[in-house]
Amino acid sequence: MTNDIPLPKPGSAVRGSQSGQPIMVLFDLLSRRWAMGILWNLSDQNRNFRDLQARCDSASPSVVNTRLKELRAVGLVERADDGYSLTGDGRDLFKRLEPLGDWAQEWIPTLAAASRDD
Amino acid sequence: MTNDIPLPKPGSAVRGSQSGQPIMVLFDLLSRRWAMGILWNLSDQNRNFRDLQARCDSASPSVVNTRLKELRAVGLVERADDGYSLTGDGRDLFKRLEPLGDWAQEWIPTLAAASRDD
DNA sequence: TGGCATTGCTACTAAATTCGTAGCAACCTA
DNA sequence: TAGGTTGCTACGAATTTAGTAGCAATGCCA
Repeated sequence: MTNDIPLPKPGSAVRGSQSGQPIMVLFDLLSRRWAMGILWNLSDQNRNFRDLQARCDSASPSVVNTRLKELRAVGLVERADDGYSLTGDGRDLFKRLEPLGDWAQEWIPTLAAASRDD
Repeated sequence: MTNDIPLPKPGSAVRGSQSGQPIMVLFDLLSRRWAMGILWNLSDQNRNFRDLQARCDSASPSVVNTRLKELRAVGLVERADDGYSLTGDGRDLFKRLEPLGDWAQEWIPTLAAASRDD
């Protein structure tokens, strides 16, 4: 075996789920800053670095770049002539992420209402 | 002012999506360390603090506690006689998260295979 | 009543990640 | 050839996480 790292952990360090449960490995990857935001923003069209950065709340270029490297390393994102794009797997994953968008739209209002009476 | 924070941001600081897009607010909250792992582990049954901690790769108690406070603050988790449990909203969110589990199970193997030939 | 184990959580330092900003090399484009 | 754009590296400061120790409260049992 040439490679037996705890999978994701592209950037190594602090993180790295030991449980071995696939979902935890995925959570580990997706919970890195802007990982989901990048996938989300690439879902409707390819985007170049600066565009992506702007759409991710002007995240610092180092984070965007690191995340792009990781997402490419695990085959969810790839380079395209016009910037970056989701791979087949990336689109597949996005489909499972998409429902969160609808839910968030219903949830945020209730959250806002609730936090008004603390 | 009693409360005008950019919603989630329960612990404030570094994070806090400005875009205002609900999905980004949700991603912001969920991408905090172990947030999704906690929701996931509470989905099948209530669990006490130490059990939860153990299931989250023995995450440090400070992180687990901080996350629990945040998740309770936004009404996704609540205390129960036998530990912590998901609220109605929490279960609702979990339903949208669940598909990721199936996807992860199919994806991890391909990831492992791909990383063998670096 | 006196251990003793379990549980929830606080404290604190070190390590890692993220932020924010500056800036450069490679490409257009006029 | 003088901008303007784009992709990305550098780097110090600010935050978050990790790891570990430990304490107060509660439950159980002899």
